[in-house]
Amino acid sequence: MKTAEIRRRWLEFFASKQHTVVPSASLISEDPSLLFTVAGMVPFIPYMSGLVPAPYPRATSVQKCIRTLDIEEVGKTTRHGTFFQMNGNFSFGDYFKREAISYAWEFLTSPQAKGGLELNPELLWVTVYKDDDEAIELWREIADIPMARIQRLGMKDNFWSTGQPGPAGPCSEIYYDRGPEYGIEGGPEADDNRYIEIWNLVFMQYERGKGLGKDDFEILGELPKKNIDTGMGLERVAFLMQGVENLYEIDEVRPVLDLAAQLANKTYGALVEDDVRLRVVADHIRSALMLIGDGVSPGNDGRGYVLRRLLRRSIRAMRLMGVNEPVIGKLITVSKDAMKDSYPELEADFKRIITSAVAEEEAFLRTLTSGSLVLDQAIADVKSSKGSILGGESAFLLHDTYGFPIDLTLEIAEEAGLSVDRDGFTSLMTEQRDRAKADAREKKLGGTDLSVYSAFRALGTTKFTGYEELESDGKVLGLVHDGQSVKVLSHGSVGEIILDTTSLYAESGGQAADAGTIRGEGFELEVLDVQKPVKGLVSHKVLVRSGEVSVNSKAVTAVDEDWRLGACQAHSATHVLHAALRQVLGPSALQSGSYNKPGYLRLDFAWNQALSIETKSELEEVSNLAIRRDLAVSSNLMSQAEAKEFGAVALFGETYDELVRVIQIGGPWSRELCGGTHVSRSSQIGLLSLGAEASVGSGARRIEAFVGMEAFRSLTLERSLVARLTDLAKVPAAALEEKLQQTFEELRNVQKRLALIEQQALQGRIPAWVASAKVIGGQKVAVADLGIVDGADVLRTIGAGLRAELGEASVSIVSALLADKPAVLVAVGSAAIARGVKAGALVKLASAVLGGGGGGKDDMAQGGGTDSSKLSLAIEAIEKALA
RNA sequence: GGGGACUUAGCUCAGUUGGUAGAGCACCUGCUUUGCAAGCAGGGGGUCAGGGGUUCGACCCCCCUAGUCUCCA
Repeated sequence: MKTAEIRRRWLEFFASKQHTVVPSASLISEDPSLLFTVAGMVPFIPYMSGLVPAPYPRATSVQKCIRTLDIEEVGKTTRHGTFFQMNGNFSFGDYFKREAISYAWEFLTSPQAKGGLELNPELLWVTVYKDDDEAIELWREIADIPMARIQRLGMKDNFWSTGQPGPAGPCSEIYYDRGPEYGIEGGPEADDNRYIEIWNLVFMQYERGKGLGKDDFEILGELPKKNIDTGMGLERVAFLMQGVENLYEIDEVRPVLDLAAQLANKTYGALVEDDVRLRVVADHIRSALMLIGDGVSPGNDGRGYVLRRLLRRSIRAMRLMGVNEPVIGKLITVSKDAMKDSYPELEADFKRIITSAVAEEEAFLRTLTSGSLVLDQAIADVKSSKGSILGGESAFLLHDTYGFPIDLTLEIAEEAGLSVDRDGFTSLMTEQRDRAKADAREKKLGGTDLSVYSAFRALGTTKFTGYEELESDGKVLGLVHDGQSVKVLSHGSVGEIILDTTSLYAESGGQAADAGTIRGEGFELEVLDVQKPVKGLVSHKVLVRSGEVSVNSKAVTAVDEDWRLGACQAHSATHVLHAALRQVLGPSALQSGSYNKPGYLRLDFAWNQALSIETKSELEEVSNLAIRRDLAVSSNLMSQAEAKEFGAVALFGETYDELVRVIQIGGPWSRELCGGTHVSRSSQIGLLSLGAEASVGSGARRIEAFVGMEAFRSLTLERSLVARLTDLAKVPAAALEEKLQQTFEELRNVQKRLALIEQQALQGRIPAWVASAKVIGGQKVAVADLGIVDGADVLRTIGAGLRAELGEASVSIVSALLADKPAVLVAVGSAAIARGVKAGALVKLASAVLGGGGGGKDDMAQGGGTDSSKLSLAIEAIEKALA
């Protein structure tokens, strides 16, 4: 049975049991502390914890997941995959243990003709938590499983909790027996390779207290509303049902493995090492495909780095099998074809996906090329010093700084007859890891504790009224001072206030927080910042201007009207500019982030080269035309699916609720998902003028713009600048550029000529200096004082000129003033050098007198100091030394 | 978020006790050659990423900023 078919049956089965079918959430987790969605229940956590009321009593999903913790194990075992799909059914205070067990059993064992999987019940085993007699009873009653195939396991295996206070409960896991050829008898307890876990049922029935880790805590009592959370590994069931050995050989993965084998000219199954490499490629390529599909691009931190590693590890594995040509394009195409049944959006978006993946491969091939040069040099160095071991530092440097993978280093060094100090490498690696971890720990401790906000959030969400009105009545739900919940904030103090209703916009979606005030009986607060520390809860940072505010008081939030108008202008202008970018550059110029506040906006977008002046003008023209056309701006709430069909642009890396707000400017002219505040007609934006444009990393650029009056001011500023320049240059504005160019060129020519003339003038004085040369200690000594010069190289040419005239038995002393500092240069002929006269030593003597230092070579040296009045004393010191 | 490396002529890169910025390719001029490929001679081209500091003096040492590459979390 195909994987997509198992998936389809799953959703249909639970839909028939009144479950709401929820589409898979993005791999990009909503929780900023999690890089990815790592389990099927992640999108349902708020409903499980009771923070948010569940919109449906029961739900089912097939969730895309990424886990990279065991990335090194991929390919070596049957079960480690970085991407997998988790089938789940969930109950939020609705059904419990009996139904969960009953549904699971029915789905697994009922005939395929009736929509089940028709697994042989004789091969199914279950484990339960050791004290959960209820579960055992139910398994006996519903499934009639003999006690011999039910095992009791402890806290570690069969008790679920998050590791923190909150819901917890026992689990029951279902295993499939692959048969004696895969391991020993004795059930899952004895051998988890022969007995494969396929489904975990979690019965959330307790409230757990504080305590450390997963098995040392206190149970506080029963939950008022009990939940069911289950997870069935789709890949595991698929490989069992498809009669293959592991998840790399299922229909959604195998084609990639086969193509990789073909490209490398290898036979799968022939050599263990190559098999591992082939599986790595098959797994990583699929994960990369799904990640890029969800909007991740390769980068050097966070999610982007994980994606980069997946792609680079694939390329490295291919290299180790002897393939040096680009392969990613072919592999990812095959992977897409294998996955598109379940994820049709991959096909629609494939051009973007393959472009991104192939670009990363090209970048890595460049890295490998430059790394090879460094490695070759390191190997040559070891060999020339008759060594046989490449040091751990070299291997680490290659890996850390040049991105050259360690196993390629190992292989190339081996080919060159060298071994590599692996222990040295590993310990440097550990050091770097510890450094990063220590830092992360410090950040976590220093970071804010969100529990105080979570407590308020449990009471409900903050109602935002700011789309409709600027002033709203509310009630003070809580006050926070120094991270602690307090009852009162007094005059002059700064703290946070949480209300049931607010008209003040919290910073989000790139829009800055509103400015305004909060007033009530006997107090007035100035709003400094507005944030959403946890989803759904707005916290206002305020300064108490007068009086004191206490919990439960009534309060009126008031947005500063001018500020809000500016914010609306800037935010709508951001949409206009985004639309203009995509119109001028093409639809791939997608916004990747933005920031806007009254008068100013900044937009990051996907593009890989600088914008020309012409392009920028075109952008301004398209934007300002749209503003001038007075387009209507509207906002509509709709489901994500509707919005998508509607063609609204969603931003990658953002997560949205199921109900989304779509902002349109001029109907289809611009359609974006957005929670911000906007003007009602485009003409209210007034004017948009572009500012700086720059790179913010590979494939990403940032453009700034001014909006409304600020745009006008930025333009007048430029106009007055041009006016002043034309005034200075005495030409009309149109001729300014040419005039400047001309002037610069003339200036350069004149400077050159001047230098030449000065030098000639000085050179003309050489005969006089030569004539006045004295003979001291057997060599001719000439002294030349150049006066004020503007570069040290003049001294050099004169010194060299004098020496040429005086012959080899000579010492030439040149002095000058560089600005106000005395400088002295000594040039010595070769015959004098032979007699032991050293320019460096003479200069040191002189410059010591001048209060400085100096040095150089035997034939020419220069130095200087700070006291120009001692210049003649310094020269005398040299003459004395020569005598 | 924390590290490492890099940034020098149009391009690819050299440049150590801090003391005269170079090579190859490309470009320009002349010569040579039936032509092509090239050869010979000469020449132009540099705020040494930007800013600050130390120093008599900084491509070089120190600090800051930016860009590029890279590893780790």
